Amino acid sequence: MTIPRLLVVDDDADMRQMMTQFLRQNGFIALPAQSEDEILTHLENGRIDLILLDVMLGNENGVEICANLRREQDIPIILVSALSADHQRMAGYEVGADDYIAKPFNPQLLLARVRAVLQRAQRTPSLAYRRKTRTFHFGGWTYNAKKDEVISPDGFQVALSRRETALLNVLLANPHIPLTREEIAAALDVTASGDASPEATGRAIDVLVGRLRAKIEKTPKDPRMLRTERGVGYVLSVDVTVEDT
Amino acid sequence: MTIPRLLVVDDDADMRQMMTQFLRQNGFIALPAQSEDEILTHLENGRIDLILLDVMLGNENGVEICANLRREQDIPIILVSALSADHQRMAGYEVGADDYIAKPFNPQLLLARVRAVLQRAQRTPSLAYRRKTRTFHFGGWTYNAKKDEVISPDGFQVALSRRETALLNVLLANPHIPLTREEIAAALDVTASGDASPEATGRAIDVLVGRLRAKIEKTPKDPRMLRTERGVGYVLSVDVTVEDT
DNA sequence: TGGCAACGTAACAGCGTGTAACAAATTGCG
DNA sequence: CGCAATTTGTTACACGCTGTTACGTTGCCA
Repeated sequence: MTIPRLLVVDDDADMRQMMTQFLRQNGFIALPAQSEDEILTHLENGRIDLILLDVMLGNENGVEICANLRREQDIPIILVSALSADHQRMAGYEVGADDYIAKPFNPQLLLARVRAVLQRAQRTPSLAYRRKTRTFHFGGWTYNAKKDEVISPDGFQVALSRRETALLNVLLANPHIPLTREEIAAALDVTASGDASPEATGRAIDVLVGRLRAKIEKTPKDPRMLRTERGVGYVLSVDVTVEDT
Repeated sequence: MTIPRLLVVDDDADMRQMMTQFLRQNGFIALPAQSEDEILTHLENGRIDLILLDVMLGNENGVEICANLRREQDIPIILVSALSADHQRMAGYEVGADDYIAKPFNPQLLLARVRAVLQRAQRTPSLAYRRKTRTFHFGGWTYNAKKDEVISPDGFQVALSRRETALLNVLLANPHIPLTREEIAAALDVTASGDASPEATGRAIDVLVGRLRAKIEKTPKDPRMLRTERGVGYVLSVDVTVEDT
């Protein structure tokens, strides 16, 4: 994944500078902002992965801004506040903040929260099937079953081989159900010759899974969709929606 | 608890004397020190519950000393400094100080901070479950059940293995209740195949507990949360709160 | 205090998985 | 049909997790 782009929103210039500087030192891209307008401008001008939003913004109210943003888009938000009272915290969660951190905070804790929220945000996406176009949409990807090709979130196109396509179809037919290597192999060979010997010698399925992961997972090393069920087999762990439109 | 033993570290003799005297008048045992060597000597010679550490120690650097100490032991530290700038405070927290106080300080404020830190350090950690984020917070740690990972108070992240996660879940389901090795093993194998032989030969649970302790206890040698009940088994001794938010 | 049982844990071995590198099979195209 | 490019399967090695063993330490009781 590319470097996460964070938006640091605070009306106190010192705080803003300190936070952006600290986040940059730790490998993030941090952009400063101090009002709701500036937030919206940034959102229009480029990708933002996470917003760090101060609750007290002069005459504006961070909680309200948070609620507004949530109504529009689904960008993760961490609320930052000098008030650690519990009711404040609850109000934060209620408007849909992903986390809450009190000032003054431990910088390492901030980092941990930021990383946790970012990771949570990119986890298990849902799967949608559009009857109209006969396409699957999952994890930001679009899969055209007719043309055996896949289009990534940023529009990049990947061609799947025959075998990879077949595997993907088997998995798409059984979301959330762990399939053993034998089951997968059997399903794949339905089209092929009669019966495969029940004891497949090799690790063909493992390698095939690896190759499919390399193509459709953002982080193949830490797969979010095509997961391993140790001692069992593999699962496609996405939620399914069918758009009948 | 016995009388808390505090170590007052400052290179200015007046300051040192004033602080120790004041703390003694208020019921503490206060020991003076003025260098890193002296600190180490004191730590070897007897129990120290809290260190009040001046940031400016002539040619030594309090922040560095703090970081060093933290790497070795888990004694609470309050940094004292003439500089109140926020980034100083952040630097302090970054190296693991428990609190930060600026000179000149209100003596009553110092007392309050000292008491707060001491209490925080010795109190039985509590356990909270936040439905919203599906996370456990216990003993300063945050445990994300979904992702099998744990975030420590200072933001360090630890991944738990499958087995460790299972153990932690079993324990979290039975706080304050001592569980025998057999009970734990049984609970762990619910997911696994039919029945384990009732007499497990080995010490698998002991080793597993040890490994989990190494990850979630600040002082694995002297566990505060995952305790041994000699002759019985193990207990998770934390208080539970559920935030239903 | 000595002796013994319970406990902690380092070291090791077995297993399942990921994957790079190679070999075999298949496909596409002149 | 022949040949190159691509796809597919096989093998070998590395790595992380788990349970076992062995030995040192701790705590209890006579």
